Amino acid sequence: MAKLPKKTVERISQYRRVLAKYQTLSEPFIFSHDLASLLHLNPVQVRRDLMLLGTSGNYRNGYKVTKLLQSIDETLTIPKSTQATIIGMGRLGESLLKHIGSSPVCPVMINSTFDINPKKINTTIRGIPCYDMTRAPEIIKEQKIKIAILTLYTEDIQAIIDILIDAGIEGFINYMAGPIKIPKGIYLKEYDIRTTLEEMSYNIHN
Amino acid sequence: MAKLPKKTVERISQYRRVLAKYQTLSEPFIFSHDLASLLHLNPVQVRRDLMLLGTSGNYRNGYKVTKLLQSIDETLTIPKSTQATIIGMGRLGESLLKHIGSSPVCPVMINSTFDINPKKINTTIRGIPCYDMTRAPEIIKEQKIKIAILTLYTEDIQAIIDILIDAGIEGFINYMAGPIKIPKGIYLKEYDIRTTLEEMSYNIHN
DNA sequence: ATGAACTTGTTAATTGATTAACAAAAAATA
DNA sequence: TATTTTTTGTTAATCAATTAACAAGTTCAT
Ligand SMILES: NC(=O)c1ccc[n+]([C@@H]2O[C@H](COP(=O)([O-])OP(=O)(O)OC[C@H]3O[C@@H](n4cnc5c(N)ncnc54)[C@H](O)[C@@H]3O)[C@@H](O)[C@H]2O)c1
Ligand SMILES: NC(=O)c1ccc[n+]([C@@H]2O[C@H](COP(=O)([O-])OP(=O)(O)OC[C@H]3O[C@@H](n4cnc5c(N)ncnc54)[C@H](O)[C@@H]3O)[C@@H](O)[C@H]2O)c1
Repeated sequence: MAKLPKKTVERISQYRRVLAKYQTLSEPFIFSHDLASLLHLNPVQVRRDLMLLGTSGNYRNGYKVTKLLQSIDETLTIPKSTQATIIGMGRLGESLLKHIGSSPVCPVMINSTFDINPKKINTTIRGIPCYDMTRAPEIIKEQKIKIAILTLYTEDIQAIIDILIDAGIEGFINYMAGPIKIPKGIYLKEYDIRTTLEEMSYNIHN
Repeated sequence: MAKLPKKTVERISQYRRVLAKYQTLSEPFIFSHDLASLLHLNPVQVRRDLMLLGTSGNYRNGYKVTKLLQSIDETLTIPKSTQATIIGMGRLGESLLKHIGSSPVCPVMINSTFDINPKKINTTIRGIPCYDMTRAPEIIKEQKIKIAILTLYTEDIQAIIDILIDAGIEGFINYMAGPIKIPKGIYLKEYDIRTTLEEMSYNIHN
């Protein structure tokens, strides 16, 4: 299938989670406007996304939830689960791990985490072990891990990034404060709540 | 000044943090392409944003950092610090609080947090107290808090949201999993790392 | 059976964001 | 002094995302 627009992919991920919950209500069908209102979107946008997804609904009942979920699964889970890891199992890393683990279905799997703190190393959370950071290159190669979530606190992040890329990481989700350098071809998403706060503050006052 | 585009406001917030760091290197000037590369942006985009901001640079040296920072401050800090609070001081709430507190300058202030767990209530982090959740309406009104960051874990979020809006909250930053209902006129930003993970996974494989 | 009331699916129009293009300024160099 | 280099500032062009418009299918009520 043709490559989906960035924003459509983003929303499709949200549709899946909402639908998974909706399904437990044993509602077999959903209308575009219901799905839209659950996610504060425009119903037209929902229908357009689903059209791009290549799935279709029913003139009277809307979209069949199981069919929709299956369609999303096929699109987002290619060819099968992507492997990801968390670097830095402090408060944030631990919270993220539990949160991600709460997904009913997940196209991204986390089977290992890393830290340098001896108190964290060799512990497990939800059955997922925390390894010594020195073992990261070895384990990333072995398990073909592609995404690294950066939740550590350190001054010397650049050296770590280079090692991770060398081991096979193709994408970073960065929560650390400082700007980082990433070569072309490596994906990067940065998230900082301070930007969200300042943006909202601006909106409230303007 | 005319209302800035959403994306421009977002980037301006990032410029500020990068510039604040850059300033400590005692570099008095910065070129648009340097600022751009620190944030993985296009230099034209940076210049356009700064033009919209109403500030100007120098044909030979680029932009004066102190002047730029002042200009950003004037735009984002209107009329003065917005008050925000964190609801739920678990792992995530605590991590966010410390992270936000690490900002050198901040147009959004957090002076109180809330929880229902007696072990959290009446503790302080970085001098910021955690109050009993039952006191939220009173304190939100008193301190004119406008933004609530939702980092709690509960089944019954809707009732809490309604109480918070009633107390004067105008914007929510929601980290909780389930979909929430928000009346028109109230700002909402939802963030879920699972969407970022799935989006990145899709990009890596397509 | 006819029309009203819903819905989906799709194209067209609009709006918003990014990037290209280039004039103008300033300094460095030949 | 003329030319090259480098950078800002701005408009125009392009690209991406959203929304409007509406045909077409389905059921229900009359
Ligand atoms: N972007 C955001 O919105 C946001 C929000 C909260 C926190 N943060 C940032 O996330 C980071 C973590 O926050 P936290 O509250 O979990 O901090 P924390 O101190 O609780 O955890 C940091 C962890 O990183 C580990 N660590 C340090 N150096 C390491 C290394 N070289 N390799 C592997 N692990 C290493 C530490 O042992 C610790 O366990 C901080 O940089 C913080 O500023 C960002
Ligand atoms: N969106 C994301 O990317 C993301 C990432 C990590 C965690 N989360 C979510 O954030 C939430 C918190 O995660 P955590 O790891 O900090 O969990 P946690 O269990 O450590 O903390 C939850 C806190 O909320 C408090 N709480 C519960 N009910 C409350 C109420 N009615 N009022 C006030 N406080 C209340 C608890 O006492 C506890 O301190 C969870 O819902 C989790 O799924 C989201």
